Amino acid sequence: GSFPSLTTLMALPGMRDTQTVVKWKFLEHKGPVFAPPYEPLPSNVKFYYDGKVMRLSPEAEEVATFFAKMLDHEYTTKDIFRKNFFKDWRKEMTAEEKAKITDLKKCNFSEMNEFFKAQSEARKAMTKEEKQKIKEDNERILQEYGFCIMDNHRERIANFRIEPPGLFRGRGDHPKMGMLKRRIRPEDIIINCSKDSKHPEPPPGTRWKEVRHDNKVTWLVSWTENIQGSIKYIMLNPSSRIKGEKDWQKYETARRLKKCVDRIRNQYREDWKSKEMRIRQRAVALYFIDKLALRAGNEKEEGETADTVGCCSLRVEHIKLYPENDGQEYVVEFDFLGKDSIRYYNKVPVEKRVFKNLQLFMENKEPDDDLFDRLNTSILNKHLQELMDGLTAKVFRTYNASITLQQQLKELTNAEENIPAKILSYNRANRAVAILCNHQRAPPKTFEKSMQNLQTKIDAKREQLSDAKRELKSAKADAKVRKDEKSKKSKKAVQRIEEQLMKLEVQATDREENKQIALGTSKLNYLDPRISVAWCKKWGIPVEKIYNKTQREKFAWAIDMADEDFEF
DNA sequence: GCGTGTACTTAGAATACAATTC
DNA sequence: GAATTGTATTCTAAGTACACGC
Repeated sequence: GSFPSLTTLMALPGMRDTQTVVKWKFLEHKGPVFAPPYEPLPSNVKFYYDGKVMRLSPEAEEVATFFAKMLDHEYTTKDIFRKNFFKDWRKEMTAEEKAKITDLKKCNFSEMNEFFKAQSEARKAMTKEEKQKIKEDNERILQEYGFCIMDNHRERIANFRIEPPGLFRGRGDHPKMGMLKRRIRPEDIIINCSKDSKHPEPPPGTRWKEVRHDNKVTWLVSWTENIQGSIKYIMLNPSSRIKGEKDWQKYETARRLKKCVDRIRNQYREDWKSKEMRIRQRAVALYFIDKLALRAGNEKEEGETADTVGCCSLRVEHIKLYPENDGQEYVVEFDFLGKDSIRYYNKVPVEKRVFKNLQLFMENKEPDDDLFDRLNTSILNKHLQELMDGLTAKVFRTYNASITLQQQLKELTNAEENIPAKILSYNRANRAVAILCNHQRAPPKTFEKSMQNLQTKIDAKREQLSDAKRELKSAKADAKVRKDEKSKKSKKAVQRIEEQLMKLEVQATDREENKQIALGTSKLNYLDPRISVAWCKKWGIPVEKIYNKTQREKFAWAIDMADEDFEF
């Protein structure tokens, strides 16, 4: 195919991308789809305060329903969530409501909660025709609002629906959890499109906040969210040219790092000896980023978000030093909350020089002092930029993830094995990367049960196999001299069942090993898809076994591009 | 350098949908 | 054909990175 080429629009490696490069020449779209307006509850669904029925104003009622819908969620038991919710809810109340409703504990939302549960049951119980109608409506909205024209191509938009109002669900110990996320109106919306396009119309009787024509950015719509005051964007789907080229560029940068990573490693090892503290800190931090695939660790505003860290923002309290541990020398124990408040726990032996440096960095410091007090991401990235054009801290994550997949695939793939076994090897290679990048998930609620079900199936299959073998034996005995049809057939059956059993066993292993590991994130964001495509071609595995439809669309450029001897 | 604002990528959970089982 | 289970998709929060003004 023709996808993609380095167009004149594309940034060259290392070229500053923001505010520098023209991203498109023509952009036309229909604007966002707004959240449906609030529908007041039927009058038989009651809210009780202090045991007595109370009728709420529509504004207060809407916010109450947000809480009522979440009653079964752990969030609603958390003090901070309740406190933030109640404070914001009161802002929406009338003076009378405010005077009366002074204690969240006295609020009874259970009828509301029941109502929404019943509603979702009713939705499930709809007839085929009703479901079909909804599907068609959605399809029409998708066709109208879900696509834009960018430079002669009709491209899929990722999130063309505006986020509906609700209660903010921060991850981890978020100080703002439970706050009211307000409804977004046309007056909040900035539209970005080209001057010579047909501009999207705001809903009747409303206006946009602004219509601008900035072709140095890729977004179509933006608004400012009220919880953190940050900007939200509507952008294109990962299958679009603009995202695909950027993705490709990302992996090309990582491949350039491959060429000079030895030099960089030698450099930072030298820097461990520097007489300048800032250089030693920089060198030890970079070592962690490289060896452990830690994130850069930007500073964050205290009290605005959950307390999480990355490499540069590590504090003394996040590591422990063991001169000797379980027979290993110079062990560092990491224990901190990273992005999304996912815990990072790891015990790693390090070089003596690193260990000594860490001792030095921690000297005379309090637990909540910065480990690298002379370093931040901006200093680190400036240094990296000097080592390689376009190099930043996150490139190491991409590089180490991709190179690990390639190595692991080489190591684990066994030419003799069948396709399911090879796919298990692929998943194991993928898993090695997910572990490196600390991509965890909560074990699925039904995990134990689903393992049990699988085991039951395996047992049944084993039973079936021994039956089939017995059958084969007796068929052979019957056959006397020449092999007859019956024994041939029995043999086939045994083979078929053996294969099925093997497939089930492989599936069980895979699932067990995956209990707390999330493979999707690395597959989607860190692994050069050309490695996987090449592997599929080399071993005759259909690419559909590795990538589902959406993933194949996102990685169309790689599926097009890579042949079986692609090397990352 | 330092604080602030913007644009974009990366992340796990929630939900919708499809496949399978009973 | 209803219920259950597994997978794909959607959602939106939470990161990284860098420009800009001082």
